[in-house]
Amino acid sequence: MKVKEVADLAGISVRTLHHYNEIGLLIPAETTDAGYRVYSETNLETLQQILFFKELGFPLKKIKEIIQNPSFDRQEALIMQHKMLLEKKYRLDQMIGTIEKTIQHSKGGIQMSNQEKFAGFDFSHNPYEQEAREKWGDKAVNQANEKAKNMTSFDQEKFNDVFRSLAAIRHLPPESNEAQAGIDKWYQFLNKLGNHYTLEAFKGLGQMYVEDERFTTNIDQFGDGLAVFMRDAMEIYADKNKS
Amino acid sequence: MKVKEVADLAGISVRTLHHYNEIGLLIPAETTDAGYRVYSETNLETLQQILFFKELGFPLKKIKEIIQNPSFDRQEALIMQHKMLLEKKYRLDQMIGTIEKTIQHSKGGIQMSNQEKFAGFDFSHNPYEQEAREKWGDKAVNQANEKAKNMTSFDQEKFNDVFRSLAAIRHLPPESNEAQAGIDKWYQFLNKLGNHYTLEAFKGLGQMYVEDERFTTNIDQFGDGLAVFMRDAMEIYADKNKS
DNA sequence: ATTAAAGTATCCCGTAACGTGAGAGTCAAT
DNA sequence: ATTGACTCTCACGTTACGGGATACTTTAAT
Repeated sequence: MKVKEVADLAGISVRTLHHYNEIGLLIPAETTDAGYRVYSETNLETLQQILFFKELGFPLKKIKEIIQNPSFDRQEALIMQHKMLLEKKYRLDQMIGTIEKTIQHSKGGIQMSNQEKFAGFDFSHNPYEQEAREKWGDKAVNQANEKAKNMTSFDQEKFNDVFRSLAAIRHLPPESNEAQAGIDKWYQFLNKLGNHYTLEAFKGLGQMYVEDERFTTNIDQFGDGLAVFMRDAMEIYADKNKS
Repeated sequence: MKVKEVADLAGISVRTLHHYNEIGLLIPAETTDAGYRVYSETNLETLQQILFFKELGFPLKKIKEIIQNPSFDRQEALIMQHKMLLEKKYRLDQMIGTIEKTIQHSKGGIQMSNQEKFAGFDFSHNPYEQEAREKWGDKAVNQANEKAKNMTSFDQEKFNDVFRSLAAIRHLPPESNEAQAGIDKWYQFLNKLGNHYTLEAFKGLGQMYVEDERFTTNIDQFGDGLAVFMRDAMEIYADKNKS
């Protein structure tokens, strides 16, 4: 399917699809020789997910993090979205009630408190927001933090060692033997901590080091550009050891 | 009530209220000696209106035009908003249906067409949107256009005359006798056309000449800055003749 | 085989509705 | 008299596209 077809189907503009392509949120499965974007069925499903999250008020950056996270569970997401949509419907019902009351009120029928006048607007007390935050929001970061907390001082030492030695070689090409050996240490270390990363997940983790600024800033404290270096080396590591 | 109180009540940020103040959308009834904003009950009702329109996707600029138009009918607005909110609820229900189907689908339960996958998203076919557009959207401009269409060629001539003579004196102070005489001709002309503007509405019309770019560009074709000059002169004219 | 119309591409500047400090003054309560 | 919660005004930053310019492709109709 070509852009306009998809745009019309989903009720969005062509420009929007261009934009999603630009920021790497939804990349068409194919492009013709002339450079035309061609979208697959899978693309459509992803787009559906994106639009659901958007309807629920998630910023595109966060949507990207969520759906591109290797551990993203579509089923889980759908159920959560279902709950949140119901919540939104509830708020909408409240607003409809509010406006009906207001109509009565302005006819002189009834009295309204100030709080009643704004029932349904207060977005901040969505009970599922917190749950959603726990599920996706800062999931990876929180996991990392918890792991860090539970590290023994011995592990902490080791952790810092690994990072420092990686920082020291961060200007070598990521496919070099030294780099790969350093990344191997990192992979072993993580798995010893009880994470049991698959190679695919390990690769995805590397991407997050760069795409999620909370990781990036933490990592780059060991040396400028370390996050990028690690991502590249981790990708090569994963691809190499797969075969 | 002070800003934070209002912000908390309505579920918006203090910055948002500052912003609405800046763009002249919601101006606090009072300000203390220290410059603190103080909001009245009337302010709260206006804010409620603003938030309703916002929820329905109206841009702030248009909201301002609507609620500050002298002919704005709050009752009418409330009823229309009620309809539109119901429409929105209907779309939301569709989306909830969509997501429930998707959950079934991804479990392998049922088949879904591409159109089904996006049911509820297509925003552009809201049946009330057109109605709303007619009611508020381009109301004033449309009225002006229709009036212009129905003008006889004699009237057209006269119309151009008035504007040209106003353009000629647009660099004089708006309170000058010449300016006021010109504006008087304009007021007489409009009322002869069958509009029967009150002085208050006439004043509001002048404001729209500047605030609504569709007017501004048309008017300024007769001479740069004419719209601003007319607004100022019309305000003075209205205030003067009221007493 | 042409040619007009419709679709698509990239580039790039513009906009709307705030977010987010910075720096400073204000107010009620301890 | 001081702290902590509020408030003010700049002023720059951001998000999610909108919209025009310009050029190439594809499709439908002559």
